[in-house]
Amino acid sequence: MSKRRLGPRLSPGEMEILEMLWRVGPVTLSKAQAGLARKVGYTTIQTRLNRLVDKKLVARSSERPAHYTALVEPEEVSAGHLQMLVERISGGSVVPLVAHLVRDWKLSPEEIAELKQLIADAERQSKSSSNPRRPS
Amino acid sequence: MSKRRLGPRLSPGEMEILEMLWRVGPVTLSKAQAGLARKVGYTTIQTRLNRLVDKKLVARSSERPAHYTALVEPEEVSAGHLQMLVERISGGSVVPLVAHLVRDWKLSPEEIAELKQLIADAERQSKSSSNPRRPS
DNA sequence: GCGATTCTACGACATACGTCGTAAATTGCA
DNA sequence: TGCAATTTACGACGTATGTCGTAGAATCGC
Repeated sequence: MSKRRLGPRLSPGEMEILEMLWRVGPVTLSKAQAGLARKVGYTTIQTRLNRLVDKKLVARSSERPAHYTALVEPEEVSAGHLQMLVERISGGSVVPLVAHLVRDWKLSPEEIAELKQLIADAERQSKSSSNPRRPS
Repeated sequence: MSKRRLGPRLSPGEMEILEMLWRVGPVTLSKAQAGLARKVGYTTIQTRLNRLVDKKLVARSSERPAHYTALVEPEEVSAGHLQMLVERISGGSVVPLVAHLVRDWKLSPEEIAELKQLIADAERQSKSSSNPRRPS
């Protein structure tokens, strides 16, 4: 259970901040400013972070130099994006999406071996367990 | 070659419109309004579509009932999203992402067969061709 | 204890966006 | 041709967002 439902999709600006928080972890304003790829004013990051706090997407600690922490997990957001991608690219099936991935990225022999293992596991799964698992 | 680079990432609102256009193809305002899942006023969709035209994300034909067409392809946008997902979930490798896909979605035996084929092809590719291919 | 440095709270602005209402321009008929 | 339905052009409004500047509160180092 758990995992709050994301109501509205996140905007590019919100993603920019959240990705930074996921990457560098809980941070103070100055660390946050430094963590952002782009340069923005100190109070800019302050305002944006506080607005995310208002939206409950980020938490702010009460310690003295306050620390900001993402309240949404990257997995949670990624799952939603993946869902959309599967529908858009694949029309519901994961195959076309995987096809894109293996065609557009170069894979090392190790990765190929891992992928084979993954598929094999999935196959075993689908045979034994009669219990499906999937979103949407 | 080709494929225009998307400067700023698309907002949820822009995605909503573009996804509709990708789904139903070139449309007039009334079709566009009908095509949207949500109900919004006729002039609302008009304004939003025209703003997308200003941004060169959508084209408007000059015929009488004007037709609006997406100027960005779903593949183009999806590729960008996939890129981000790979970095976020997988830290650069496609394997964790594929792992998510095969674990969270139920696969039919046919799909499993297709995936195996895909991997096999990728393997052959990597062996023969010394010419890698990949974004980023 | 006190000046310098760091944090914070706010408020201000411009631009972006979502939503429409009005009203004029076109078009499709009867 | 004349009227009704359809399309368009605009402009208006409220909220959201990105960017800061100021100034006061806290904290630190001496």
